[in-house]
Amino acid sequence: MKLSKLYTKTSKSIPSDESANNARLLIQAGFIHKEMAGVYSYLPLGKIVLDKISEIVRQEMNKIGALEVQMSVLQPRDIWEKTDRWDDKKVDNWFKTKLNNGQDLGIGLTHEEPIVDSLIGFINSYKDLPVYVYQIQNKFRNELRAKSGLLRGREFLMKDLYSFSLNKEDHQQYYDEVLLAYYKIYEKLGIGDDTYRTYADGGIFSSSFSDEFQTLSEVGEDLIYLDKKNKIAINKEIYNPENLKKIGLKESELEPHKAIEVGNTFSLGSKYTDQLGLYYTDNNGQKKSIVMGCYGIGISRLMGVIAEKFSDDLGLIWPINIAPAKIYLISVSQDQKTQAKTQKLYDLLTQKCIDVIYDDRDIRIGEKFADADLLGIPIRAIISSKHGEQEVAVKQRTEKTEKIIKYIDLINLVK
RNA sequence: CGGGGAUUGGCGCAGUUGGCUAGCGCGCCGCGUUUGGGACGCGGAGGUCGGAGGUUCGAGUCCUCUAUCCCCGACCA
Repeated sequence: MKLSKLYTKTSKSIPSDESANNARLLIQAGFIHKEMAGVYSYLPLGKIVLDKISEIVRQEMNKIGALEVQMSVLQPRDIWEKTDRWDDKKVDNWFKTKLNNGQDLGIGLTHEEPIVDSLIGFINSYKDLPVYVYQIQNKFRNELRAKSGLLRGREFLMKDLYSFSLNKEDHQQYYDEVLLAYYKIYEKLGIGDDTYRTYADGGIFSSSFSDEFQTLSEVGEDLIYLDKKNKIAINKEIYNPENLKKIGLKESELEPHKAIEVGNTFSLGSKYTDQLGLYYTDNNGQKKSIVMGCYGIGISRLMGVIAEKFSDDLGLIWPINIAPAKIYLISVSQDQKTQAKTQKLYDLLTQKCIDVIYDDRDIRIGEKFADADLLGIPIRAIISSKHGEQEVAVKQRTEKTEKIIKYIDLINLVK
């Protein structure tokens, strides 16, 4: 990408209507645009980051045999009445609207009901199971109070996976696979060291616990008690002696931390499948219940969490896997020879499929340095007439000093 | 939904006890000098002060209502 073609601009001042660090930085750097409280648009750079996070999640979902779908955002009322989740008294953060003929519609806040409903007709026999489906889609929740920038919005991008298994044992086996996939995802996103599996309330349909993945952060809404040695935590919501014993945590080993929920996994039993009439026939011809699980990851929230955690006084610091580009390329001088050399390196990197931002704007170098830092690009590469052929000055975003290296070493650095 | 704070050019802000053509910085446009850490000089454009109503000779400044944003709390599949 050439910066002269990018319409967004960075700002020297931070927005006054945001106090959350993630929103301030992302707006200042031109990644997102605030439409209203809790609702943000993703501008070119922000869209790239969002897509990269999505892609990491998508790959891990595909690896555990899940199939991607895209369900509708508009939802008919009747399927939600079957599970008694239409009434505002039962679920109070629905956005609802009507067709011109008066028919009620819901605007999707989660998709258990429609997913189950869509499987009716496809799942009849034990031979049809298991089924694992997921989607990455905007969710809409009418929160009483949006807050903390991308961390709690009314419209947000979420990955939701649903599993359908023959029985509890099969379900549990898949559930554990999902947990492993989640660990891998957070590792790839660069927050693996700070993200912990956390026991939480199992919800009304389960006697056991659910699992959350909580990333340590001072701006987190949740309080967790963390056993750092064993990398297990328990949410304050269910923190009591009985549960500690059940899980096998010792009070003396636990320390309280603020954290942000970046994922959750629920065992749903057969509540939804039964209520919506999704069953299978076993090999004895008997009608059986299907055991369901649901598993969420907030993609846009993750972007906020990462922006929040990885920054300094100069700006954002993206982990290399999700940075809008790996390299920020600058020509130090405006003379034709140096510019031609820079263009050649840009072409070379592009050929090698390395994401690179070429700051070809006709501005002073100081501004380019400042923007390279603010945008949080992991590697800054400078072409100067001082250096030899095939040589480039490279500095990592997290380091202070620059090194002169060969093109080939630059390529190896980001491969 | 309760409490607190805010709203003045694109962005960040100032605006005395009501008083003349509403200021400043950044950004933007033009000309020139600059060019390895957000340069500088000169000259420009751009706001009717969130909205509605009221008090007054006169309102950005006072009153009432209202909208929106932020924070704390409550809530949160």
